Amino acid sequence: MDKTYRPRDIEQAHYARWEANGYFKPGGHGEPWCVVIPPPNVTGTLHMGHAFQDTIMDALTRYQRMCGRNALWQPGTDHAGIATQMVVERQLNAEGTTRTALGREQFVERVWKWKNESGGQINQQLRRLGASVDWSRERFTMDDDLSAAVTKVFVSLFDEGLIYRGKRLVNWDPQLHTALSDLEVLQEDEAGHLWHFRYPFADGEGYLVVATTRPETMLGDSAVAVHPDDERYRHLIGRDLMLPLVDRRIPVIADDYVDPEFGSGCVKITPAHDFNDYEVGKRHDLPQYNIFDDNAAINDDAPEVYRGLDRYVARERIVADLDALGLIDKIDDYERKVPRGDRSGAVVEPYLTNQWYVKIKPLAEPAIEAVETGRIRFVPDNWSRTYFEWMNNIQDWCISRQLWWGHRIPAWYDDAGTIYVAASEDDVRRKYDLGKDVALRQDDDVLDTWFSSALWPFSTMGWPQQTEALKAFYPGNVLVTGFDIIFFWVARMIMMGLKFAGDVPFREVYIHGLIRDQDGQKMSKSKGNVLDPLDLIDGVDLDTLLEKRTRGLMQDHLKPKIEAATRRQFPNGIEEYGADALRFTFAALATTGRDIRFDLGRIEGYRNFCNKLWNAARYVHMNTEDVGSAEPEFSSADRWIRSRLHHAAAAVHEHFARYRLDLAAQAIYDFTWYEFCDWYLELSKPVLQADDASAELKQGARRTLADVLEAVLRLLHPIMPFITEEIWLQTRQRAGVEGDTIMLRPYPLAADFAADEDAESEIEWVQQFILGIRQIRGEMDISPGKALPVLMQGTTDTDNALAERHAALLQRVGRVESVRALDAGEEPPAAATALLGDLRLLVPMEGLIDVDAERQRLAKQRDRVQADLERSRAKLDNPKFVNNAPADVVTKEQARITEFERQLSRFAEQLEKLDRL
RNA sequence: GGGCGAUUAGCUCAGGGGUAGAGCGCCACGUUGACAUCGUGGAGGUCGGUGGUUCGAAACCACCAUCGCCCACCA
Repeated sequence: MDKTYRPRDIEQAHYARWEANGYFKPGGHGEPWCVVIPPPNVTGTLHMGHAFQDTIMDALTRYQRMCGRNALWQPGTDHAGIATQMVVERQLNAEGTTRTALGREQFVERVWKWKNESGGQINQQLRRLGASVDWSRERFTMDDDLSAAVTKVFVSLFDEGLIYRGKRLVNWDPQLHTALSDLEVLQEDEAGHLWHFRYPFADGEGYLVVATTRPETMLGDSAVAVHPDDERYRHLIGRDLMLPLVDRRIPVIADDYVDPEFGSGCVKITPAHDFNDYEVGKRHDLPQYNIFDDNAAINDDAPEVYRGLDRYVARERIVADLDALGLIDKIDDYERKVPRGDRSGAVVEPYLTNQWYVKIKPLAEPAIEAVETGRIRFVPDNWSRTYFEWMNNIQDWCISRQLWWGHRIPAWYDDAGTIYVAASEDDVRRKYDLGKDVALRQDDDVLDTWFSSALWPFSTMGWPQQTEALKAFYPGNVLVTGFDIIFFWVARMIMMGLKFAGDVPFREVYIHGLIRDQDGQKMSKSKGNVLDPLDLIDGVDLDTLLEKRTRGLMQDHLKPKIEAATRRQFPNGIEEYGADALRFTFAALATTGRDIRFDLGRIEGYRNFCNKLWNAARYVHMNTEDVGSAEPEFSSADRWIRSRLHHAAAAVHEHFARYRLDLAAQAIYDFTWYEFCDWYLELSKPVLQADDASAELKQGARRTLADVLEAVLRLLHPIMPFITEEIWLQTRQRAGVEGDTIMLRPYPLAADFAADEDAESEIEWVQQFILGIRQIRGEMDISPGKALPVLMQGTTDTDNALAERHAALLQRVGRVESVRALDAGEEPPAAATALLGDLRLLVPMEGLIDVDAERQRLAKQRDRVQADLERSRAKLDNPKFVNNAPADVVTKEQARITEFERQLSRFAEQLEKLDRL
């Protein structure tokens, strides 16, 4: 092995071999285990959120696979209707043509071409991350069989009356010219105005003042509403107003919806352009005046002067015209929610159109019950409340989109507009018994992308065919996703799964946090704080990073700021950390239910951990080259590290079971660094490097080194697949294990390594001894190379036995020259002191040690113990404590007092001795 | 308006009714044949505030403060 760990030398080759050998496929044995990837947009590239999520899924999958499960991680991509159509349309525009010029058929062909040539970049990036998805099962939401599943679900919901078509107000994106579901609309606070207009009464006497944030919609007003109990206006209910500029008579109506406290207490009602007004209009049977066209410009039903004007141009004109008529009461500044499309960013318009809807309540009810009864469990549990909150107030789902890229709705119309729904035109004719003479036209709309995503857990398994995969891997065990997607996807999968696949789609939903930057900011292009996971793996120089962060910025003026911030944070670009360090960082940060600040300090620390492991392996290899034929004899240290590994493995299994990858990572890290490297490797040296150690003991140490290293690699593999594979391949013979890859080796069980209380307490004694001496050395500024003589005062038989048995360890690891117990009656010399229970370790001074410094050091330690003692005494002096606390707590407290008192008297003796010098 | 969460060392975060933890950073020392991407030692916190429950609260409860997120139709 090279002296230094270099991730780029090892990662890609191992992945290629794993993939070529089919190691990612379910092994076919053991209980099935399955997780489906949340299919990334086919247009997408890997961002930090993906990398985080995929690391979690990969760690879980590798863990389950090594635990002997028939494990499947199902990959694939989403056709992402709007996003993909936008990408290709942009290309067409750059070529000087348009989607409409091309026509539907050619455009769709063009998108397929783009998909086949440029789509799915993210799959290559997933490989760099080490994702052990079964590529042979890769699916795309518009594959033939998945599309067939979509059609089948649509037809069957329609036949059951759960899908209907209706003319209603929808969220209309006037830029993309499509309807959007409620979830795809983001409400943002934006500064605006509240205009107060005077609407004169039709009989010419007086006026009412109405307040609005959208003056242009007044062209579509069909009433003014007041609260029925509002004394100011009660007597005016039923009278008519004359709508200015339009000259339409509109009534004053009474409705509870009006808040008398707000504005003037009079609300203009525009049923065709506001969701509330739409409801009010229905209640009062008001006419709906649509004043917009598809672009949200004024249409031809409005007064001529405004026709063709964009909504905002019209707004200005209308305000000016009302002003000229003296009909403006006042204009206040006002902050209002502005609805914007999540893809286009355009202000969404409530707009009357024909759309397809899913009647959702009948589907929601069983889905709510599935979580209530625990058939599906959220991890952490509090997300179930968010889920219930939404599901209990769920609205019918608008599933039609006026796009060309997607699953075309399987509905046909005859010339009379009758709707026929079946899988194909032929099916329609058969099903509805229509002759060849009946002309049929297919609906132009496609389905919301999330409609097909909702079927993902079973459509990828071959549904509606009852495939082996469906039987084995549905329901999946867990879904791993972010909270932002609970409504979009999780809820809908649960509804569709229960309806069509006969069971919940997964048993548990692991919700992870959002990756933010080091300051807690969301990562976004416009903020210029985006980190590319690939840059963390491979490293990137400053110029490239600057270029990436400023290329294609929507707002050019942000560029200098982003550049400056980037230069400040990454003066030398980003170092190469490797996929394993990145993955370990994600795992270590994967605390549930909390956003995560991505801190470069962490990834650097974990890259160093890789290096530590690498070098520990080098040491092990160096010492296990010639494996002799001797029977191994295991020393206390050997048995100690095995026992520690027993506990570590048990802890890791517990943490995985609770999805606490952070704790699992921490447990392995601690064991590897602080027990295996810091202690065991050091404790093995005196044996392996001593001429007088027996061949059997040496063999015991060699075997232990190899066994423990090999097990650590397996423990670590789900989180760090590459480095563990690399080292493991070079370790396997030394550890006497078979296999072509660590991936398919069993995960270590606690039972594989014996717990050994005796060895643990023995080695703990050795550790305390050495730590005591190190502390003296460190604080007394004694050179680390100087071997110290140590005298023991107040030894028990055990102490004497341990000191003798482990003399070599104490000498070598503790840099101790000699260890000797004081004889009975022997006067201890002036010395620096460390306490080891009852035992005192004395390091004679003889010019080594500064008396005053030692006095101060001991006094400090004494004061600490004194403080502890006083706290304990106060407790025990309190009869309530003694009477009420559990007996073992009281006993423990008493024991502590005894111990503190003993230590204090030791300190006192030593200090007194120093004083006499 | 409804819901959820956070507040612990300089920074990023674990923990959890009985002794306050890690990484990074900081200080000192160090080329001991795995590792300076390292080793050894050290400094550093009245666990946001106030009340309550309890023998005992940083932890449980209530309220408050600050910050954040999600949902919702006040024109």
